[in-house]
Amino acid sequence: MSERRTKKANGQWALADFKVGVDNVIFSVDTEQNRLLVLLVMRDKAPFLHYWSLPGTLVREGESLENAAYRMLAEKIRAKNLYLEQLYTFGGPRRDPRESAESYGDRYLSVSYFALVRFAEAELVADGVSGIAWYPMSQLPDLAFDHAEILQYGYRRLRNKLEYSPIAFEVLPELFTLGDLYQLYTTVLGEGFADYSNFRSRLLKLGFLKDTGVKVTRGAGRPAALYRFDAEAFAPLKDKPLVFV
Amino acid sequence: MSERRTKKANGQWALADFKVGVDNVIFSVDTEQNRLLVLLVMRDKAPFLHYWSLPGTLVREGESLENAAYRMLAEKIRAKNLYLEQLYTFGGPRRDPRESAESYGDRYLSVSYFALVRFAEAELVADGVSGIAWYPMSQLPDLAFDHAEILQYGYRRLRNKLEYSPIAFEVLPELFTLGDLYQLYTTVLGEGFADYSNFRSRLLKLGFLKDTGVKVTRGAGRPAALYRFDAEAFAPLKDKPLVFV
DNA sequence: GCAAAAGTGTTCACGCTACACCCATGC
DNA sequence: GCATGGGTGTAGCGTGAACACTTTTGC
Repeated sequence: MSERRTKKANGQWALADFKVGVDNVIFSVDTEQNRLLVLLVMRDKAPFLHYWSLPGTLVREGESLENAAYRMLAEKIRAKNLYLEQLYTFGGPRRDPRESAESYGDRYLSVSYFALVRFAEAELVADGVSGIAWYPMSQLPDLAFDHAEILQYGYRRLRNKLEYSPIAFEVLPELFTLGDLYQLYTTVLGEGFADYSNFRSRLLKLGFLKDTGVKVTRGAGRPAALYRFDAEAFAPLKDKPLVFV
Repeated sequence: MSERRTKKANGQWALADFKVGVDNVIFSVDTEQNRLLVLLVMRDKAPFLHYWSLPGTLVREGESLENAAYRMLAEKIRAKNLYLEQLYTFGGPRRDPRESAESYGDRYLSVSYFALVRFAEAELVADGVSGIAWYPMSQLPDLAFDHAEILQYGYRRLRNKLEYSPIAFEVLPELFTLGDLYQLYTTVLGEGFADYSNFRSRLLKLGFLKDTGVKVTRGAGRPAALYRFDAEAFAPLKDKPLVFV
């Protein structure tokens, strides 16, 4: 692992100059088809021309990292509800081919963010030029840069957070059945946890799911009650160790 | 929250130019005195001259973020054992006074790292010029920049990780008594969990603490057995959901 | 002997798992 | 009626909390 380093004439080490990019891992869930989705955009310039990539942008003068992430989101989707948190910072040299190995020009550092949006409420902004699409996690294309790694990191975070945070309600529609909720957990986490009936009683006992009284029937079977996540009732449980499993 | 932004002549937004710093939150535990310690260094240049700060450095050409963190660690302490992970990236504008508000020169972004070292094995490198010291978390001085915030973030991470990761053994000496381990948990987490006897049996049942047979007596009381963390025995439990509590 | 710390064991209550069973709808 | 999914209940096992008790040392 020998890295070339330059020392300036005055004996100081040369500092790297950076451009900072923000790359967003934006998840959503299609409740109808029970698929976990990521938002990808088609690149319309080099490098990685015509590759799919995570939607990202470079940070502008006077702009905070988080604001850059929000700006990018607003450019791609018009969503009412939105959850955003910082994921990880990828900053090794040579992760972007624009850093020519010879010249030691600017390095490109990526601060990744993790976002959740509601599928039904998220309207993709077709800017005409480049492609933009929800991709199911089960059928991902090759991604530009190190975006595959970033995406895997985000996916891990999603699975972890599902177990102890109420982030499920950021991707579910406003009103949902307990079946929807259970499906979401199984599609993201796999089958390795409590059965529906136990899952159901655990969640209800926690007390932050409010039955709206409305019933909805989908195909065969008994109609299901629609629930709503009650943020006030959840508040006291914040940062208590919860288990949704 | 109105941020000034400049648009270049060609209609493109001006991108911010960054220097990237790495700031380390380095924890250790003094088992004798039962104190949680952070490593701080005294700044010897402006801005924040003579303020204590987290040890940090700017990333050099061709250097990865993680390597910058390791380099900085090596400059300050000579430690055998060492745990390091990325913490969070702080990058708002105006977090560093060197970014003059007028000129839109370089911005300073901080990628923070979280490190654990063993107190007894960590020899501080006195570089003579600036101060360097272990500070107990209970008596922190004012810190430079936004380092107080970074430190709090690291402290939260430490407490979280203690509950479900074997990081305690990164700060404890190689050989320790179950009393030492219990003390560590209480000094970091407070008193709100299982009593010694339950803690003890839970940890032993997990099976990765090996009794060395050696007894050690400290003051009054029955001599305690010295244990060692057995990494091989722990390996299968990796990424299983564990509770040390 | 007595205090202090290490180490063991027992009891009890609660929570999770697994499963059986009832309910309401479409066809 | 029967299949399908929603919803309720219960018996049993495991585990963690509380606490009593024993062991081995210093003084």
